[in-house]
Amino acid sequence: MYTIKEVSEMMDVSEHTLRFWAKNGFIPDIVRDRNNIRLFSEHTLGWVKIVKCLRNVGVDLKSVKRYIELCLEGDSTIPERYEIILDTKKKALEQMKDLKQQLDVLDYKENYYKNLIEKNLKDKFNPVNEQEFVAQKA
Amino acid sequence: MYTIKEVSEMMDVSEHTLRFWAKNGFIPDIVRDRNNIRLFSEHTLGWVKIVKCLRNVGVDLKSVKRYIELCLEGDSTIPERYEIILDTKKKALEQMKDLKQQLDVLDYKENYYKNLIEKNLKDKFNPVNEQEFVAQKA
DNA sequence: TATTGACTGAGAGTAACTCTCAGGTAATAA
DNA sequence: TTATTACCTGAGAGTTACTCTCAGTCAATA
Repeated sequence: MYTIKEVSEMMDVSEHTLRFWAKNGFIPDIVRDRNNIRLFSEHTLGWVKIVKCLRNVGVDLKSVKRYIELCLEGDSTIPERYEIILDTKKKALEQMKDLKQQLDVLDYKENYYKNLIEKNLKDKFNPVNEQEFVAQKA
Repeated sequence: MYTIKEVSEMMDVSEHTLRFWAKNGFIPDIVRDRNNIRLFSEHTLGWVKIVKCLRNVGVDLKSVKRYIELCLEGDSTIPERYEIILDTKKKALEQMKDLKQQLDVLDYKENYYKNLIEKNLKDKFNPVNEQEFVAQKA
């Protein structure tokens, strides 16, 4: 059994967020000790993991709640849960594509600046080249 | 020259967001026509592109502003801008890694549910197997 | 002339945290 | 035994970056 602090460190989710999720029903089955302190079991960590996963790929809390509730409802909801996972995976793959595009933009900028910096250095060591070092704004 | 609507469609950024960015200095050099309507040039689109890129990889607006202001300040800020781009790229690569991990979680769930569903179908067609179809909650 | 459609700024609303506060308990230190 | 430290609690205010609503302007089409 883990304290909220341990879970926070293990899962890289802030204690505030864990309490927020717990309070709002995103992490079922949390037991408390005699001092009313939350104790997270391995099973509970499974809930944290899936909530974190869904949130990280941009699923909103309302939809996360829906998924959690389906899980609690029992086996009859397995096909619907399966569909949700497939949908979420699709969205995650789109995000991956988007992220790759943004990385291309960043790569372009990196090279653009790198060339300017190298050119500037060369001009300093080779003053025979009288071209001015003029770069565009961005 | 493009209207805000055209830019919104081309760049996949809402008109509201474009106005918000423009109003707060994230998109310099927007000119207006005699009716005070914003006109985006190709050059202006470059600003939109980099702001979108930085935001998409999670750079907060304050830091985006810093970058834009460095661009406007002139060539002397090129080394600092280069560093910002490198930092941002690093963050983007971390996000990529994270996204891949979440995709692993989703793949695991997908398989878990798929097996349960297939097993259930098989049991229906092959009632000699009397094992109950019992799945875990999540 | 009227109505359609895009545009404007100001400002309220939203999601999902994120942080602050005031206070409780339990264990260790003096 | 007191006090300090460290962690816990719920309630609720604050934050970011949009996102949406509103009331109103303007130009072109019916």
